[in-house]
Amino acid sequence: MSAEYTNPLFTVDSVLFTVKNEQLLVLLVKRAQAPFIGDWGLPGGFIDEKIDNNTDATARRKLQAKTGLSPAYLEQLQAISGPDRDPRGFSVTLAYFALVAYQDVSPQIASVESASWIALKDLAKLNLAFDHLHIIEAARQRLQQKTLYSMTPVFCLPTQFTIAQLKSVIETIIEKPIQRKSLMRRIEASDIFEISEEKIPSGGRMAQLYTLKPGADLVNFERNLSL
Amino acid sequence: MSAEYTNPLFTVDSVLFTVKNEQLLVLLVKRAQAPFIGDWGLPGGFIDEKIDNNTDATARRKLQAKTGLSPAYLEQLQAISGPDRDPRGFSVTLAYFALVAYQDVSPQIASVESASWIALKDLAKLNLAFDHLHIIEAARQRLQQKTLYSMTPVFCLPTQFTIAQLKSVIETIIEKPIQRKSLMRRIEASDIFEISEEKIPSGGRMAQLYTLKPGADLVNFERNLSL
DNA sequence: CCATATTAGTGTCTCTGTGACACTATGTCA
DNA sequence: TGACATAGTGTCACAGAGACACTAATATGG
Repeated sequence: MSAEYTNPLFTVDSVLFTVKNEQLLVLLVKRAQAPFIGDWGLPGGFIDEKIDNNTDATARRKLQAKTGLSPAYLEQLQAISGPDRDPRGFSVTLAYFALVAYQDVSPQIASVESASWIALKDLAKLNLAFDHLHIIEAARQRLQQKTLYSMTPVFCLPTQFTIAQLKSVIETIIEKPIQRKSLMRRIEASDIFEISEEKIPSGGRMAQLYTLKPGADLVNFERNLSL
Repeated sequence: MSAEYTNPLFTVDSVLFTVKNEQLLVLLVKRAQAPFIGDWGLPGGFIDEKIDNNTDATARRKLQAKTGLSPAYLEQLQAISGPDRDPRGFSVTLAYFALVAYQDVSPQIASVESASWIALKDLAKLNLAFDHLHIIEAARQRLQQKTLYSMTPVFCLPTQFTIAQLKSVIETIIEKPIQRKSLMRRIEASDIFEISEEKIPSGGRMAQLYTLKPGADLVNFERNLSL
């Protein structure tokens, strides 16, 4: 084997989800550069070796540029590669999947023309760059799976939240109603939540606010919620 | 932003596992080129854009070169990146995790000096190139997790196998005994196995041989085996 | 001030699948 | 033929999800 090799074009793209009004939203940006100028695409770009210590940092930096802050949750999804997915040549995209609370980033998003929350059900109407539609679908499936066996969806909520809010977010993600009781059992069993001092009005009895325990890691439950 | 960007060194490496004599083994190769000449490392290398249609093909090609065949199971594990992991500069490695039956590849391995099966418990004694030890550990954890909720370990067995063999492989991977009964229930429920014509002697009653149904996909169970 | 509606939270039964383990079945070997 | 070994089954206990009725607390309207 020779020392020569072809190094593919390498980019990092993120699928940033949030939930708002029982709708799963994804952050898209209007592309200002070729290829696919004018189309919607995932926020992302090239590694900046001077700034980024690794690809996670690249994903965070690119998301921060669009939303004003680092996402509450970020994990690697998948690398997608091929000779034809980018007209400039063989390319590899490392896709990330991330979550934020809508409230945390909405002002920044609203102030920027180039970025926008799009409901997942409206994606079909848009022209998406590259295979980004496919990547979003893969991210959504991963999010759904994780929701069945973990509390990942809390990262779509502000630091203080009620059980009803969490239930609603979960139901939006898996597109199925769940039992309030099952959720409470899991909250209890996971031991990663704290009962806040406050309660907030809800139309009926006051709702207890919860927060994530500082430094607590997500737990995986041994059983899935049923789909 | 300028059109300039730094494109990192990009490689594909695979963690190929098998199980033999109640031991989890990983395929390592002795590095013939810099960096880390003479150390053990994961089989892998650069994409060949003329041959490889994507990174999966790169992983398969590199594994075939060492084992003589494409692995029975292959999935993306994780990309690892950083400025210091490769002395040549900022690099990204896309790690794959793969499984084969020991019998299927052992003749080829035995005939090659540069590749060898190493028991996981013996890894600490070796000098491993790059952060390959860390990657192997991540792959092992993924394999363990998957074993708790799927039949992934069948890919460490030849096409025909007994329940006792599958049980042994699973126990080796998760390092805990499981109930024969639980395994049989899962085999039944998954509906991806076929009862073969044959039985083989086992020291006692003859053991039924099973095969994977052709074209059957792995199923994920809703509950984990308990660790 | 009380009745009613509304949402929060609990009690408890059913259901399903794992863990445990004894029991039956069928092979080998002395 | 009987002891032993491994294959495979029957069945009970246990844990956690689903279902759903019940209690608790707050708002609103007469």
